[in-house]
Amino acid sequence: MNLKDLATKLGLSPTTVSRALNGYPEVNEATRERVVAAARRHNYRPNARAIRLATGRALAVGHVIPVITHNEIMNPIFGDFIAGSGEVYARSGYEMILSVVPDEMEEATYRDLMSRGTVDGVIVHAPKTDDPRIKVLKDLGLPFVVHGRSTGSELDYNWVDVNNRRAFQRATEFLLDLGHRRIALVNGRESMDFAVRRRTGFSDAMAARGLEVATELLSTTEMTEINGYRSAENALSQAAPATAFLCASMLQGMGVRRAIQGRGLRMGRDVSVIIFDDDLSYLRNGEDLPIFTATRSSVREAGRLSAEMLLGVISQPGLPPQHRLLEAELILGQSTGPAPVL
Amino acid sequence: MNLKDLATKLGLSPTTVSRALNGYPEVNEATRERVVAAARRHNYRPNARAIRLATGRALAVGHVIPVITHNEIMNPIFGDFIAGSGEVYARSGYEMILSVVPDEMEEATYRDLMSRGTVDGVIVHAPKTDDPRIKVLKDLGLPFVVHGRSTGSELDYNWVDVNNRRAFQRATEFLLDLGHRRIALVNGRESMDFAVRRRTGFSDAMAARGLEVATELLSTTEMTEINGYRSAENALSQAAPATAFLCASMLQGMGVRRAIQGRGLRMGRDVSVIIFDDDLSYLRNGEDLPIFTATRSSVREAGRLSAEMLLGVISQPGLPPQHRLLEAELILGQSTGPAPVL
DNA sequence: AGCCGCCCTCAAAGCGCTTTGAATTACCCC
DNA sequence: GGGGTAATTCAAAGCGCTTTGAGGGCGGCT
Repeated sequence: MNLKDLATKLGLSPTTVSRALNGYPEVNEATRERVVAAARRHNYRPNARAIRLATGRALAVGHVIPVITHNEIMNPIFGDFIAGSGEVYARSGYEMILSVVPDEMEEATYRDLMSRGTVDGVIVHAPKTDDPRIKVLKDLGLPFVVHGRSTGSELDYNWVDVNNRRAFQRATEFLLDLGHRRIALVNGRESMDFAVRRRTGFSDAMAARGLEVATELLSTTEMTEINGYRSAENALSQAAPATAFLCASMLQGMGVRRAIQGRGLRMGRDVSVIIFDDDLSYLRNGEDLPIFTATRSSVREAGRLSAEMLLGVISQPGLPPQHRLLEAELILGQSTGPAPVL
Repeated sequence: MNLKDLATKLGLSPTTVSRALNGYPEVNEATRERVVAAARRHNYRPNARAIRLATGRALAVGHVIPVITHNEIMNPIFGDFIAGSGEVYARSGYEMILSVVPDEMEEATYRDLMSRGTVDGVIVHAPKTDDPRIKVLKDLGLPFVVHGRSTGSELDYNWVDVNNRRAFQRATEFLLDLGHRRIALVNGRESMDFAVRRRTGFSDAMAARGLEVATELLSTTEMTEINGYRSAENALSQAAPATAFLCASMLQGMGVRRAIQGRGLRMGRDVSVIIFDDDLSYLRNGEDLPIFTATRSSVREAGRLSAEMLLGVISQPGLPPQHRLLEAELILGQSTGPAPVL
């Protein structure tokens, strides 16, 4: 059942039927009702392929997921981000297209999506410092929103980001206020822009109190449980061991906790831990009571906001670059307490 | 730059250019080379929207992700599955379309994807016992592959699944051989079909040795770390506590480990743990040496196989239902040992 | 009455490709 | 040289929708 058939059945022209269904004003209300009723009765759905060709719009948005083929890391926040943005697309009649491509193919993928007319815009994930993708997309003229930011890019672009620097600064200050001086930072890989910002927040807070950052207490690795464990093992075995940890993710925090407990210490009393909590649906920080003290910002919400922003810039091409900086909330859990007195 | 422009530039008809680029035989080799060269030079990419309309194919595959709006659980295996299937689509020139929809909208989404011609087929995720989606898709005539199986559906359909029953049976036997008798099963929600199969494997192995399953040692919950912890706390505080655990996921296993260590017990000596390891990229079971003894099957590989199967049934509509049953390997880690002598 | 303007409807062109069926050319063999 | 065949190329008709520009009908105004 296509538009033509439906029009024939109704004794109307395809033009009128199309207009009636798409809410154009120049159609008699009585006619419109008749058309709508018939469309429902015959279970008519316009062919998306035809609409796309006729309108020249893809009605689709691309998410290009780089996969480092070598060690095949798939970012764990990805699922929740997708869930958030997916909601928005569903509401707006857009399709979400996922391209999983090896790192080095990403630029080519953008060109392809653009010139073949597969998408109307893209979301850029996991930006690096001075990320080359931004220039590529600008040059292509393909609307895009970056989830995160890219320090060093002199271009202005649309982004949605958490105030990572501030979050880690506040968390550090909180630990300092509790008397901690030996604070370990368990960071993500610093090729990721957000990791750099987090370290900056940490250093700034330390510097503001005239404290040195102890390099032996810093680690920047893939954000896994094991790496959290290892970093903590290292930091706890120093001559002057860490009394507090600042972790970039829940998983790392879990690894740190394991190391603490493995040494017969108690988290929240002997050693304090603060994590960054992306509020992932399958990695909840407790239920009623938070387990970890955390700076929290929902990545799902970030997905929603990014999608909304992207649809906005797609529909209004002239818009100046949009920015949305989210503040993480600092929530108190059971994993922090005053620094132990020596 | 579209086909017509390119044809004009070459002094050829669009027909010939199209055929030259698509590798049809009825075109002179010299001409083809000329066309291909010009296409490359002018950076020509055929418009995907037009191809789709002209061919009547969507060149896209749908993944419908049900999201229980209430507690918003997004399955953690999802990212890796997508990564696997995405690779295959990329190779084959297919798009992957993700629809994140509330549970109750799923059927409507299938109808929509089908009748609007948005996709050529779909992957069904997280099948439940006697899953209604299977009948819906059969009736619609939309090609599909189920990741998992649905007990109770009398229909035959395409699926890719792990032999969950066998995996848990083997794991249970392994524990029994080590002398364990009080074995706790930390399962996923039994509304999920795979969870039922896992329990069956467990019960069968127990029954084969004439052992009763202790209901106080069974739990079926969302597969999170916290739930693993709670289940273990419960199982360890019984009058006759569990000496071994069988966990449906890595996260649950981590929770169990925490409960064990929290009681001053040592995993692998005082209490044994076996997990089901989906081989997720950000939840690796150790690096060189596995931490947990595990039944392992890569969900990423399952994604690849499902995608390949789906593309197969799309291109050959007459095919009888395809099945692919993967065996999980039992890998030995540091988390299991002989049952402690009382 | 006549004319204008409004409301509604329609025919037809077009989106950029594929594909059918026909046309042209080249070639071969008797 | 003619007829047949094979090798190339092309014109044109879709695919199913949107959208432009035009047309028909009708009431209101002068």
